[in-house]
Amino acid sequence: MARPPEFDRTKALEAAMKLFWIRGFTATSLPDLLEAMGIARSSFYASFRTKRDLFTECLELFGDRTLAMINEDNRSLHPRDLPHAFFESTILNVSKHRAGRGCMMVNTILELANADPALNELATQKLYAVEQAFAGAFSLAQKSGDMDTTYTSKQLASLVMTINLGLRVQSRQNKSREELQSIIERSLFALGLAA
Amino acid sequence: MARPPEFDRTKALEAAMKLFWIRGFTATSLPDLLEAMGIARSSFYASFRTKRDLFTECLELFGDRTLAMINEDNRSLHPRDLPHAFFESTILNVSKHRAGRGCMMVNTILELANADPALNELATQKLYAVEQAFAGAFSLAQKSGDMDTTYTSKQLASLVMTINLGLRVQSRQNKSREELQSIIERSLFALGLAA
DNA sequence: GTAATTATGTACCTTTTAGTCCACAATTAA
DNA sequence: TTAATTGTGGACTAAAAGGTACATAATTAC
Repeated sequence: MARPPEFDRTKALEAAMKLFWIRGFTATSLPDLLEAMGIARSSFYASFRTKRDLFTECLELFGDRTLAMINEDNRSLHPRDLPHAFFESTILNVSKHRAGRGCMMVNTILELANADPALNELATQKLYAVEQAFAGAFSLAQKSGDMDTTYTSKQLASLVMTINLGLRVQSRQNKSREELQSIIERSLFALGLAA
Repeated sequence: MARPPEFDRTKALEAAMKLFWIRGFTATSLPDLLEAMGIARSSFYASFRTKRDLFTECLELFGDRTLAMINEDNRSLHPRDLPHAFFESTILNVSKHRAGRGCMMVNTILELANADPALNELATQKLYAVEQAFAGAFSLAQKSGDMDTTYTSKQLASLVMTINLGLRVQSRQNKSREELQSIIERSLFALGLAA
């Protein structure tokens, strides 16, 4: 009963996410977004309401994908190996360009912690879901006597997240893949999670 | 031979640093700065050239102070205790408000990694100086047989920095002092640096 | 007092920002 | 073919951004 859209909403969202991911919220201007998404201004506002709403949607997408990645690994790997697999697939086995984007949740927290508490909260919540995924897997393995219990599952997940956050910052610096790999190996060794 | 300035440059710089520290570069507007610094527009440009130049100066000041703090501790403490002392005085023994500001170098790296590589570089360099300070202290203690050698001094300093970066992200989230303290204690324990 | 010099307050500039408006295009139901 | 509905392009707006210009105020050297 009406004219159909000329663009693929999912693809446009994807393009926006990549841009926000690398540049952050403030530094990404509307013209930047429109060009990357390949749509016109009016279509933008009709489909995504505001820049901030779009950012929120992108952040949710990013967080959900990150969580899905861990849940996927959790079906085939031993819980002890989940952190290493996570670092492999998000830091080591990706292009330098992509590694340089870091983690969108972390970027958001540091950019907007004080300027937009609601977005900080959303990013924090998404990161917490990741931490919970690790903790759940560790807990099961510990209960079946299949994993060291020096730390409780929650404590261990918390430590893994601290390392993760540290690595995300280093990803946005000029650290080489080799340096990052060394840090990953030694950190996991220190936590008793070496391969 | 000329009219004297009506403001204290050092105090104005200090005020600017605090504002940049908490809000970041982009989100701090010129009117914000002028009000916090207590000076007029023309005095601002006469004394600090541009907003970016001022930010650079603030970042240098912040980095130098951070380094000085560690060097100071290094005169009275065992190298093994330096990381703990550092976390105490920058995260645990400060107001919630101040802890929530995190570390200006880390904030800068995540905000400007892609938008301003030169500032990313400066922040990275300042952080590296901190890492070197730790490494130097560790190295001396190891050589005098006074410290564990599971990791080389550089490796250990690198791990401490990773933890540090992770903690700075968590400081900008809503983590309580108690949570942060737990993470600090367990992280240092994992690195063999427990008190 | 006067000249020289530097600081300051105010008005202004250009550019860019996010967001709105509306005429027109394209589609479907009847 | 017509009415109804929704998408799109482009012009537009108001606010805010960083930065400049300049007249005036305050000081020192002489």
